[in-house]
Amino acid sequence: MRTLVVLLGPTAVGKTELSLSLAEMLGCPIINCDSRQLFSDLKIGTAAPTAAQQQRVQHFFVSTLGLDEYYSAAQYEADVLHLTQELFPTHDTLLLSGGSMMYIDAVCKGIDDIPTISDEVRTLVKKQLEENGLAELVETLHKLDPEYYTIVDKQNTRRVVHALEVCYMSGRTYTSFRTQSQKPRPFRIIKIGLNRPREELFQRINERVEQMMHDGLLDEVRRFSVYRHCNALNTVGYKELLHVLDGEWELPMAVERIKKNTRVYAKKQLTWFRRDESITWFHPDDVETIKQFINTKLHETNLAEN
RNA sequence: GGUGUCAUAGCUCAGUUGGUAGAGCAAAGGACUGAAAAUCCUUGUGUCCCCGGUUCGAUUCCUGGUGACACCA
Repeated sequence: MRTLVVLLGPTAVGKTELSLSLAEMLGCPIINCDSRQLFSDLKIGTAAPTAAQQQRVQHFFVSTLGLDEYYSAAQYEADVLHLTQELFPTHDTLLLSGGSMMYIDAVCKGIDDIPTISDEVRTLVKKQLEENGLAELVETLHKLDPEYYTIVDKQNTRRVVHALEVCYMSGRTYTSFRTQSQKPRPFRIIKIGLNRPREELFQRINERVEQMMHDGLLDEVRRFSVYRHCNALNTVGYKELLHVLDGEWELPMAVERIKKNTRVYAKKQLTWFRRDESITWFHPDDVETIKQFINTKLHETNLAEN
């Protein structure tokens, strides 16, 4: 039976390293599931797999996007499903590895089909926001989609704006697109969660940030600072150092902020993963246990099939 | 050894004219459907250094002790 093994966990927990040895065991390539490693120019700050690592195991969706390219979880879902169709005939098992929560869910559960927003509508709502403020947008949403109005986080500009965009774009309510149903997949999914004691994880994060600075992260940011307004650079490690380049922050303070924001991000990931009961958790050092677990699962599946 | 200042949250400190206390940082919890490393929400009980005294009541005032720092010998 075709199986997708999903390796997930908070940032800096040790996914990349383990994914290599799991891929070698399974004899399959790695499908990257890190929304920022997709951008080709963010090598240091996103801890992307190195050339050597990519030579060891073939990777998909690493360094495939330009900094100014538009991308989304829905697009990722489509791209990955397409890729699995191509790969499954020659691989019974595939490995998806990364920590982007929504991307993982997009692949495993699917995302509702919501219309893509045109530049015109985007600009229109943006203008309304600037001129009338968030409260006004919330009121408009109250009229256009009363159902979503009752549950939306009214202080979260992004949510309000997007719901309105969908209403304008489609002439329908945003709610009407939210089926919230799980899409069936033509393969089985095994989720492996990686975690460490908090202290251990935070120490690894702090050390990794120091290493990134040593490897020239500031230079990387400087090189691509012309793309500062792109979503790609609204990323931990980049947004803080842009303040340094602008002379607003001292470097040591920015480095501390990067560490802190990375810790916060790791916590956010764990909060998201915590409610997913289909994840089986391991310490990244328990490589043999993890391999055994996967093999047992694969074996069980095959038995059930016969 | 003497004199002075200080001792309050994990850290830096504020404060209580005597009615058991609050900021920043750090930290913790949560939300999440086409920008998601994004965006947004919530959370502060701590022997107020220790023993005793004054007081209805002491973290606050007083005696003594301990520790830190500064200055003088």
